[in-house]
Amino acid sequence: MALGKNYEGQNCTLARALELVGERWTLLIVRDAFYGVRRYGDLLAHLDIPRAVLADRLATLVEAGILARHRYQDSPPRDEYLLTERGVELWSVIYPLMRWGERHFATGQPLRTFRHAVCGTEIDAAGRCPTCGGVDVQPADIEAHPGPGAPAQPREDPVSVALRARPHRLLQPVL
Amino acid sequence: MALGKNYEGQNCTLARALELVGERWTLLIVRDAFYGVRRYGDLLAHLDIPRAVLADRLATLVEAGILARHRYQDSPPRDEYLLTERGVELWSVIYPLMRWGERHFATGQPLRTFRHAVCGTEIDAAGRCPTCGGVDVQPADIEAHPGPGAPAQPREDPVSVALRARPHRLLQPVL
DNA sequence: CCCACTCGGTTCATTCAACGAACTGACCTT
DNA sequence: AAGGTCAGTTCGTTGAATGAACCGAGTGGG
Repeated sequence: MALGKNYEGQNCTLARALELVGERWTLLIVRDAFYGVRRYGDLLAHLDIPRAVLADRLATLVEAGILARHRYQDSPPRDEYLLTERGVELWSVIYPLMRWGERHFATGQPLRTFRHAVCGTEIDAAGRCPTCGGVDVQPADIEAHPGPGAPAQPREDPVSVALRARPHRLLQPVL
Repeated sequence: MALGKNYEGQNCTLARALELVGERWTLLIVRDAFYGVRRYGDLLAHLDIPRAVLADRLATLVEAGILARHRYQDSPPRDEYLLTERGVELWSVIYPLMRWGERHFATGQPLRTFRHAVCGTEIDAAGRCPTCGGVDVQPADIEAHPGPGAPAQPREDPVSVALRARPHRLLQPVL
C-alpha cells in the first residue's frame, strides 16, 4: 500500500499497521507462511502473483520483521521465508478475517477447518478451543484440515494439492 | 483492491474477504464508522482521502452490506453511513490489528485506550474485559478514551478534536 | 428573487503501483 | 558444453489513486 504522506496525519496505530499489512497481496503471503509455504517459487505458484510484486512484498515483510529470511542450503544457495514472532501474532488478525469472510461470503461448504491439534476439536470463531476450557489456541497448536467443500476447478499447484490431501500443522513446512 | 481475476483462483475465504476489506482506505473508513463518523464530509476531513476514492469506497461498502445508507434529514436531503451487523463484526479484525500495530510500531504512549463501558476496565489484547470474567466485549459496550500519548502536531478537524476531547462510546455519533 | 454558501458528489489530467512477459545470472546435472 | 532450475530484475502496458476543478440541489440572507 505504501500509504505515504496521507497516513502521517493519521495518529491511529491502525494506520501504521495498514502501511505494512494493508498492501495488496501482503496478507495472503502471510497466510501462506502460516500454511508452511516458505519458498519464493512455491508462493509464486500458489498465489499467482506477479514475480516483481512478490519480491517487493517479501523484502518489505523481512524489513518490517514479519518474515525472516533463512538460508536452508548452501549449494545451490537457497533461502526460505519464515514467520517471526511478530509475524505469528498476525494470526489474531488473519483468523478472524477468514471467519468473517466465511460467515458472510462463502458460497458453499468450508474448504478448510482448523482444529486444536492436542484434542482435535474445531476452533470457534473467536479462535478458542471449546473442549479445552475455551483457551486461545496458538497457531503452532492448530491443524488445518481439508474441509467438506471443494472448488469447481481445484488448483493443481503443489501447495494446493498438499493442503487438500491431508491435515497439516500450521507453521510446519507443507512441502 | 478489486483483486479481480487473480483471486478467483484462491479458494480461501480470506481472499474473498480481502477483495472487500483489503482495498486501500477501506479499513480506515470502517474504523471511523466505529468512532461514530457518519457523514461524507466528516470522513473526508478526518481521513484526508481523495473525494472520488471516498465516494467509491462508500458505494462498495454499502453494496457489500457493511455500511447502510440512511436518510437522516429531508431538507436538504442528507444521508449518513452506519455500520450494519456485518460491519460491526469487523471489530474482531480491526481491534487486533490496532493492538498489533501498537505493540510493534508505536512510537510513544497510546493515543487512545478502549474501556469496557459498564466497569471502566481497559480491554485486553484479546478484546476481553479482565474484570468481568474475561468476557468478549462488544463494540457497543466499548468506550474510547483519549490516551496519554499526543502526536507532534495534532489534527484539527472536528472529528479529531472531538475524539481527543472526551471519552466516547463506539458506534455513537461523535459529532 | 438573487446571491453566496454548504454538502455531496463527478470529471479529468497526472502520478504511481500492478501486471505479465522476457531477460539475467548463479548454480546444478548430464 | 548444453540444458535446466531457481530467484529474482527489467521494462512496456494497464489500471488505480491523487488532487484540483467543476457541478447541481438545496438553504439562508438581504
